[in-house]
Amino acid sequence: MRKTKRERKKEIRRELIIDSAVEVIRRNGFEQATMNEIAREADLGKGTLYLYFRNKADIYLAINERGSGLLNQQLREIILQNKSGIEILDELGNAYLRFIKKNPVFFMAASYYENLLKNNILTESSLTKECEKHAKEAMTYIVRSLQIGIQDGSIRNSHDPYKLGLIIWSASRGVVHAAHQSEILKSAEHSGSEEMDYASLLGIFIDVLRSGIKNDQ
Amino acid sequence: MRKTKRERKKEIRRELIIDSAVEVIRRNGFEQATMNEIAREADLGKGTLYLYFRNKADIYLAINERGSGLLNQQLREIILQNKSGIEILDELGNAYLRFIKKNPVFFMAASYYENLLKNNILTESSLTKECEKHAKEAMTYIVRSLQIGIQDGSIRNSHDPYKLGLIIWSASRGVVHAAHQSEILKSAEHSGSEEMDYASLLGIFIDVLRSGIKNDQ
DNA sequence: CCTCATAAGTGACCGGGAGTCATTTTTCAA
DNA sequence: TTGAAAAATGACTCCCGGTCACTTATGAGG
Repeated sequence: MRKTKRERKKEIRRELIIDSAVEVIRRNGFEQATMNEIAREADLGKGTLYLYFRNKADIYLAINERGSGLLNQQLREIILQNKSGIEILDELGNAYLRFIKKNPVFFMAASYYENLLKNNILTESSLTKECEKHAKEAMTYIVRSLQIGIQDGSIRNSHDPYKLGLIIWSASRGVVHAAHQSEILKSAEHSGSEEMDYASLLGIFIDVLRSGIKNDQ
Repeated sequence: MRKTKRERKKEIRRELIIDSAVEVIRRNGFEQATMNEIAREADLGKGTLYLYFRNKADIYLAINERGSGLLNQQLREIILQNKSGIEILDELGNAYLRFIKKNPVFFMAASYYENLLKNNILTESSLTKECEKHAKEAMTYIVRSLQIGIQDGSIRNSHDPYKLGLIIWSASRGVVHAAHQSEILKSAEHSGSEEMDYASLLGIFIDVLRSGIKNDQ
């Protein structure tokens, strides 16, 4: 009994640190966040952070883990709806977009994770495994929607759903990145000349994708 | 006369520093590169680097500028060929892929630049302007190929070419990112079960894109 | 209610990297 | 040849991530 109480307290402290890190990043930006300030925000000594996380990277990974968990929750609901494959795919895309827009810090943490992955500088741990699991889960939902679409005839059966899923996932990420950027640029120079917002851009992309994979006869 | 000589020497030194930085990154990885080691590689004192660049970020930006310049050179040649719009688009994609594969350091520097852009932490300078110019130039080639395609009837005229260009550009980047990653993972665990290489993935993407935008009647 | 072993917490300290600047070395026009 | 300006330098500062010897809190057993 005592033991579980201890562990619950530990878990709460851990979450507190993650909360504080998110807050500091939100306030100062991702690159400007320091361990000292995260500790101060959490009302803890710097050394204490290292009782809960191996290093700074692990805190960021933990943020990503939390974020991707929340995102997957959203996606999970969509996949259960009784709709055609292509409609589900559409909604998945929009849910992703909404999530990113609402949680920029999670977006940054995800980019950070992807970057570590790309540069192959991630020490295996339960955290990295969890992050990988979540990423794969998200992929699963896309692949599932494609399979449903092939089944119900709304998506043409000309490519391996797994590969196609990976492509759609990564391409969407690219577009959302760009949309995010151009959103920033636009707000910076407030040139209302051309509407180049998130929704517009991703909307066109989904449109192209639709005609690219839909079954038309 | 004297003056131009000085300036030429300066220009050569500058290029030397960029060369050295590329070499150090290639050897040690992007994150592990230090100003000290770049200086040593260039046979210069550390302080000297700061006569040619304001800071480390500017060196990375200069690498990106060089890289995007080289890439644009490739793209420029393609756009001049007398082919259908959709064929040109296809070749642009493949040229990009080849370039990335051949010049991973330029790819890293480009990612770095994009990241700074995304996080809005770039101090305006001639360098950032040059980077932006190059990025826009690449975009131009894609847009041009789309316009040619709409003209010659190989691409359907249902979207604004500029928006569509931005989407294709960013989506391609996303796919290449992912392909790059999965390439790394594959080589790490050499599981030859599924071919998930660059060419395969981007090939499917281009295929989907083709059917998504091609004019079929 | 005390005792003390162990867990939790801490911040001074360390190594190392980015960026600075007082000083030295090089260049070249007069 | 010379000396003023330009170029080069590396010891130094500052700051950050991470460590560790020490302090404080906890709670089971007497």
